[in-house]
Amino acid sequence: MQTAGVKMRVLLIEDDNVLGGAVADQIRADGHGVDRAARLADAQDALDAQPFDLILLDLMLPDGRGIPFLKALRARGDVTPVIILTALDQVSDRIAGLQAGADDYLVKPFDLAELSARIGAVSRRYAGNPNPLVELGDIQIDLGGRVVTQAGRLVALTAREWALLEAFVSRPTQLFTKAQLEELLYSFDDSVGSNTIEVHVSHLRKKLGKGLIVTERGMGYRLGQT
Amino acid sequence: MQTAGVKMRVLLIEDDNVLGGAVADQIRADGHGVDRAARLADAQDALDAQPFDLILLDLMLPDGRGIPFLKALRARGDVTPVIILTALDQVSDRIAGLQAGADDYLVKPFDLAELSARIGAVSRRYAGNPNPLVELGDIQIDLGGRVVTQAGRLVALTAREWALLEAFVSRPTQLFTKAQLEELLYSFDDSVGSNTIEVHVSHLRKKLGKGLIVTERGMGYRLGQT
DNA sequence: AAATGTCTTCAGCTTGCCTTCAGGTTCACA
DNA sequence: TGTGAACCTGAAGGCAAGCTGAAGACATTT
Repeated sequence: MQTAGVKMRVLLIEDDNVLGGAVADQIRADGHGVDRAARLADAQDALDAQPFDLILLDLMLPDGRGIPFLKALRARGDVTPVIILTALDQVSDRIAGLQAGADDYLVKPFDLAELSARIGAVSRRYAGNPNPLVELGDIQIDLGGRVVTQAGRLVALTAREWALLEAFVSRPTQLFTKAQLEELLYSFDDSVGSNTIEVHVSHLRKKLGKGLIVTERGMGYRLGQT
Repeated sequence: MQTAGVKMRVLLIEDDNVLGGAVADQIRADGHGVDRAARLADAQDALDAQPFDLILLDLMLPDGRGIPFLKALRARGDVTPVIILTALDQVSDRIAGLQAGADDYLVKPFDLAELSARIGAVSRRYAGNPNPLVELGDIQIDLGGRVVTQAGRLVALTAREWALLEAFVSRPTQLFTKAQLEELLYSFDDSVGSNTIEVHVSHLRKKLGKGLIVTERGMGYRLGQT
């Protein structure tokens, strides 16, 4: 059924030469391009040098574990799809990976055909999603790069403010209750009292204009129309 | 990083009552809504009746296997994310599922925490996809996002108005007595006098048109046809 | 250790939604 | 067609929800 079949640039982060070679061959056979990195430092260099469409990340590497790497990647605002490769067949590790922002995982030893299927799924899923740059009136928001400019001037946002703005912008019409926003800012179990959300909304409005976020009394907030 | 928490409507297609119940409970505990179907025919009915944000599909069902069902779904252009549940721990089956258009799979027996993580991943991944809309004449209602538009124009509803509209729309044929509606707006024991419901219905009609809600004298209200 | 900057809490103020009430209108049935 | 009951709807006060300035807690940097 599915047409699929977009050529992608894949970054393979894997230190085992035998496995890595086999995987790289398979990906090339599927018609994609591959770069290999054996260490996280190399991987970082590769990512700095050029963007990739997919990252295959081994969790056990000589210079550090993969999950912090992934977390840092996501914290930087990078949304490149990541598939984790792991020998750890433990539920908790896989969950940690997914929660750190991975899109999928494969437990070693995995079948090469399965790898192809997974890559194909990611390719289909992300087909036609270029780098998002949102404009709202005179405000420009680069979701990938985490940059906000207003009338050409760069506006500095704090972490919380950014998280809020990102939520609103990525679902431009949706209404968010305060509870939803709290859940979003505070990775669960950090129960937060008081009116934090209100305060951050207030700050955002101060920086980017009153109209940016509309409050609907008794329900929540939503992105303003412009 | 982000643990986004958007409430989703999940369709669980699973004929095992024990497993199904546990899964449904877990999903509800995560703050999502669940509908269950034990057979593919029921599942089809549910899908025809209302859109879902995620489908959990057991591959072994009394009235047919899941993969053809999934293929048919995709052939119809439905892009609702699907996670396959399967007892078949065979690579070929998982690949077949992914190639039929599934987004992920879980092999039974699976950990409920892992289920949550997977659902969370899907929720995150698809954040930004528009929610399915209910249409009534020229009115569009996004139940998940709490958005109402009429002829493309966004209509602002207050909390009470939205609660009413939501009730009517989610049960399009049912007749609601005023007592039922009061109970629905005022989490019990907040006994309310007077004609509050009438007033809010009036406001709704003013905003969205006379025909939206039909009153059946002496009985209650119901959603208008169209 | 001081400085800087962010996040949270608190408190007083502002705002607008909800309810109530009252008078008008419609409907069912005689 | 007349009558009563049910329903509609405009207006207004009260009160809870939301806004925002300020200050303390905490982490990070110089």
